[in-house]
Amino acid sequence: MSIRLPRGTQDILPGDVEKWQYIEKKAREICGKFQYHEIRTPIFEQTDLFLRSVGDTTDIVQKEMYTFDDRGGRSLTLRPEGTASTVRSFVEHKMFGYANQPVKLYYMGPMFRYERPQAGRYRQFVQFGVEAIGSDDPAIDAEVIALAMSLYKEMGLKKLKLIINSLGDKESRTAHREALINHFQPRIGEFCSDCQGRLEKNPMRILDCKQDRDHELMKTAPSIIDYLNEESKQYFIKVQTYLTNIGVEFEVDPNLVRGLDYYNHTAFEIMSDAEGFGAITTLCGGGRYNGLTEEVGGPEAPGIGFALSIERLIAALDAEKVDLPLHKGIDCYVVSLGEAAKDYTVGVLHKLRESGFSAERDYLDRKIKAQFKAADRLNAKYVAILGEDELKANKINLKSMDSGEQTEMELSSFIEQFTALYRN
RNA sequence: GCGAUUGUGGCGAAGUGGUUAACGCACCUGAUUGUGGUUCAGGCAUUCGUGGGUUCGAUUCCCAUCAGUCGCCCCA
Repeated sequence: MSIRLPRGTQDILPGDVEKWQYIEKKAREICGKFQYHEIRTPIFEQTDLFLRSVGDTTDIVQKEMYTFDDRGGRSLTLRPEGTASTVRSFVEHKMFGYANQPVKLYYMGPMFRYERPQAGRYRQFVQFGVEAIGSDDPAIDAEVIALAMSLYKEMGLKKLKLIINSLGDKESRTAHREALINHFQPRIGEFCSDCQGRLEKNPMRILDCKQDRDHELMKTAPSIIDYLNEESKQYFIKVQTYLTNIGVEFEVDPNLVRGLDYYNHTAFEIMSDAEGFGAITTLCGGGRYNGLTEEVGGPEAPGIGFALSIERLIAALDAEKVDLPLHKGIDCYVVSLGEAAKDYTVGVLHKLRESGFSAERDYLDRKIKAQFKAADRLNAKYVAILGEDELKANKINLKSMDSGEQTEMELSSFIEQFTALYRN
């Protein structure tokens, strides 16, 4: 059999790629308004970067990374996410010294995770992400969240749910973690094997286990909210206040946990409520990561960001049946009959294009009927027809495909006449 | 990583242990020797994901493998 694309990857073909281009353009526009600037980092990094930032106990690091040795024996990893690289670059290029703080960056590009593919889950997928590094003002948390919501809204999505939580600072987290372990430890045997494994590794995750959700200990489990120290609590309240001020609706879910180690304080997810979405409800995830720059070897610089998958955004658009305003159709299709006319129209076609119009012609020597069919399929606004008769008379016929009306024009001034007509 | 399910032309989709593998859409040709979106007629799979086995014979049965989908896990 012939070679097929690697598992969990996809080719994005003409017809679909326009959606991608539209989304990418919109994302850039919104970043412009919010004043985030693009950063492009390598697709692979030293493996250590992810071990230190994402966390070596996380699933991503333990079983999902594409890690390999290059010919020089260096351990490299295809990036599984974008924050680590961005923060690395921030530190490496000493952006903490930039005049404008916080440094506000965005990226868009492929990420790689070795996972079992499913709808909305790929081994290579494209993330658009935003990072604001250098401020721990809760207003920037609200800004980052608002940016994500703006993008979705601008796209035309309506069935969205924003969920936020606070993971607290280190002190709060440690206290909560201990409380959780103490709470579940005595009766952990009654929980599923996954939860038993989570107890030491990441007890917070037990809280969103679907299997054990009805266990009585779940209802009585200590909530992170109760373990936030005063500072964390005030911070979280501020974030909520700002979100409310700018009119972003949200829901607080004390069980929201994130899978990467570097998160603290604000954590959020945006989900789709649209039907037919199955297991992939999360469109976007993010949160605050104070302390990450130090982890990567830089000075203190608190940050917050999010990442969203374009694949899932498109899936959500499909689920809500949103029609993107993609301009389809071409301005003019050039039909020719006979060799002499064809020779001439090759030039006409090119002049149309040089004058700024999208234009196409037939290259298979098809009959006039077939050429019109092609014009129709391409959604041509106009068809220019040049046959032997017209050529002899120095004329060319222009037909409007909407009205069916046909007008005869001077061949020598066709482009000018077409332009004038088109502008009307 | 575990479990379930599916795999037939460009797409959607029937079907059977045995001479030519339905049908629909799309496409091509013609009716209409120079005008599209309608209609009618005709054409279009040496072949049923791949490899192996059972059999006189397999697209149909068995095994393996690959891939898609769904659930778990996890995440974007």
